[in-house]
Amino acid sequence: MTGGLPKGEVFSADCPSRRLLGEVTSKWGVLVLVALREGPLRWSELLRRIGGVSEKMLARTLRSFEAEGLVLRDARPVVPPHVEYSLTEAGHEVTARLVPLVAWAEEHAVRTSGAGDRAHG
Amino acid sequence: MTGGLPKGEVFSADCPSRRLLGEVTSKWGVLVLVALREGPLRWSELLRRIGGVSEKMLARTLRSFEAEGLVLRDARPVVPPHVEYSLTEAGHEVTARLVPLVAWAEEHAVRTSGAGDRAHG
DNA sequence: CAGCATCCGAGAAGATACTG
DNA sequence: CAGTATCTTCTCGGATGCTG
Repeated sequence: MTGGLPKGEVFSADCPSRRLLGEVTSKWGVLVLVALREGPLRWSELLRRIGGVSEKMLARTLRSFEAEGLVLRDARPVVPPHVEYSLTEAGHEVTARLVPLVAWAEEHAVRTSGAGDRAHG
Repeated sequence: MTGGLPKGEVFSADCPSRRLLGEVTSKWGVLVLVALREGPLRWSELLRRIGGVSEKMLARTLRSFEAEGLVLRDARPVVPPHVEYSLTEAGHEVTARLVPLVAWAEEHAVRTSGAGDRAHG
């Protein structure tokens, strides 16, 4: 029994879901998806918003998401280039599942970063 | 506005939530947590269940989760060693948020793996 | 402004052998 | 059974420079 998972095939080393899961849970992947969930953003906006990301990693992340069908790239041929990235429907689906996780991490980071976690209450 | 996140501090490069998030979304981290959510498992059971994991990575993952307070290690001093790992309450919290994500990945892996959604190279 | 190519170091990750 | 120790390989990811 896998108890909630469709089949529990992620536990197989060669299951394709492993790769997909790895991409959306990658260091910059989650942040890109979460950043885009409120609406389309431009390249430079993403770069500023996601603290610490390099151009290389942002580009790599966006391109793989684009190939995966999670992110849509809208490049307009104006003379200062204008490119916007947005979530596809699939992108919104996965991001919706990502947000509670990120929220949890933000809430619990304070506990684990300090020393004592005294449970009272 | 962060739209749903507590503060959206994950976007700051030095936010402690980054590290925590990185651990629970790590390649083997998600699988360990999800595997444990149905109940305690022994070392060897985890090793078999999680296809492709090495002893080293399983040990490392388990130990960091233990330090993080997500996993509980119960070692009984019997002569063939018997050690069980289980989720703490915090572990169950985060795993509950992880499962929908894994389920999504399993469902979508089939589409993205072989499907002909690739225009033409 | 929006990207890509290249080089390079650090750490992740794997295989295997060994131990209590 | 449940790990640890060690060695090697490989990927991630940062810095930089170039292009349209």
